[in-house]
Amino acid sequence: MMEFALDNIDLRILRLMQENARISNVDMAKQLEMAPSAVLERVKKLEQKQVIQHYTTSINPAAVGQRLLAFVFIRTSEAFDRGEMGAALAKIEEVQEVHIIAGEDCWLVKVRTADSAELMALMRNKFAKIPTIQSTKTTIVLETIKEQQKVVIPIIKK
Amino acid sequence: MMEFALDNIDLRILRLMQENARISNVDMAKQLEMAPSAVLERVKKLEQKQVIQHYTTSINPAAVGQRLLAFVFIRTSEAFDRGEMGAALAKIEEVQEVHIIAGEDCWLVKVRTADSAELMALMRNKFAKIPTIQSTKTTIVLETIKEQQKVVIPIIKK
DNA sequence: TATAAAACAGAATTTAATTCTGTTAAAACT
DNA sequence: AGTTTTAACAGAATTAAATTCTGTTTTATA
Repeated sequence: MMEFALDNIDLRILRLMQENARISNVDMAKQLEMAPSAVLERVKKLEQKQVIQHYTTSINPAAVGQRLLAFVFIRTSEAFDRGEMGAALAKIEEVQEVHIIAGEDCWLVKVRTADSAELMALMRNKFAKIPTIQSTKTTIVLETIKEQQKVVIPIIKK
Repeated sequence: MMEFALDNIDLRILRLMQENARISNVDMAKQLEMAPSAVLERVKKLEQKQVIQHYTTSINPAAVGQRLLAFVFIRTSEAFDRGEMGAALAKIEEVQEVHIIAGEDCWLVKVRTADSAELMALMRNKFAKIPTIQSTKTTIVLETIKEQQKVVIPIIKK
């Protein structure tokens, strides 16, 4: 079967789409010197295999009034068992990321809100409701120099 | 002039596009009960105003061999002046995020590599070359429960 | 080597993007 | 308030792209 090997054409497609999710098949086909139908076939396959997860538009957070970014470190009793807590945190829409990190049985959560008042409210109303949270340490971001989710896509030798 | 107010139609467009960057204009127009041309006009304007920053495809990092995620805290002499250092860090493609954080004159960097060996190599070859770095503390992510860049888009009263 | 499966090209068709024009609605100004 | 200007919109026309289909080539596999 070997249901999962990506070749260099797939990787080139991923690079193009990572740069611009709205690139047309025709355009990709030209760059790859292939027929549009062949490219489309591969894209569909990449979607099915979940190599491509979704297509998203990055919006300037400030333009929609979300000016505060913070990282919250959470000390927990639940440690590495991400049952309740993971689900509870993930459910909060202001929470962009939830990670379990090594050392100090901590979780790391990235949150974006309008301002500090809203962050405060969020923590009081949502975080405080989660029983397994023992304590939190919040780090406010003063300035963001780079923020993207692009992944390095390697080249395959053979 | 008032060159920058978004109305609720704009916000609805942003919500739709944030969910799926490849949604068609026709589809949006149906949902918004507007003509496709009118929707397109707004989208173009949102792009110009940089409310829409870009369209990107999220790729499963593991599927392209990027299995390690880490956060690196950097202590620096350059403190809040993000000249050299910000640029140097931002230039590294494995670096997804660079933030200046409050307290402890620290920077926070999100990095994604294939494995810990590659992270090590990266830090030796790239980070170590940056003279303003005094020390680093690296936190490895063991598991990611949620990871998205969707922003909460509010509703405007009037 | 024979066979099966996957990848591909190219044409045909369907669907969508984009442009254009005229109209309406909303601001801006006097 | 009335006029003018500007922005937003709808709908048709046009251009471009997505998608489907079919037959061929390539690749992998027995």
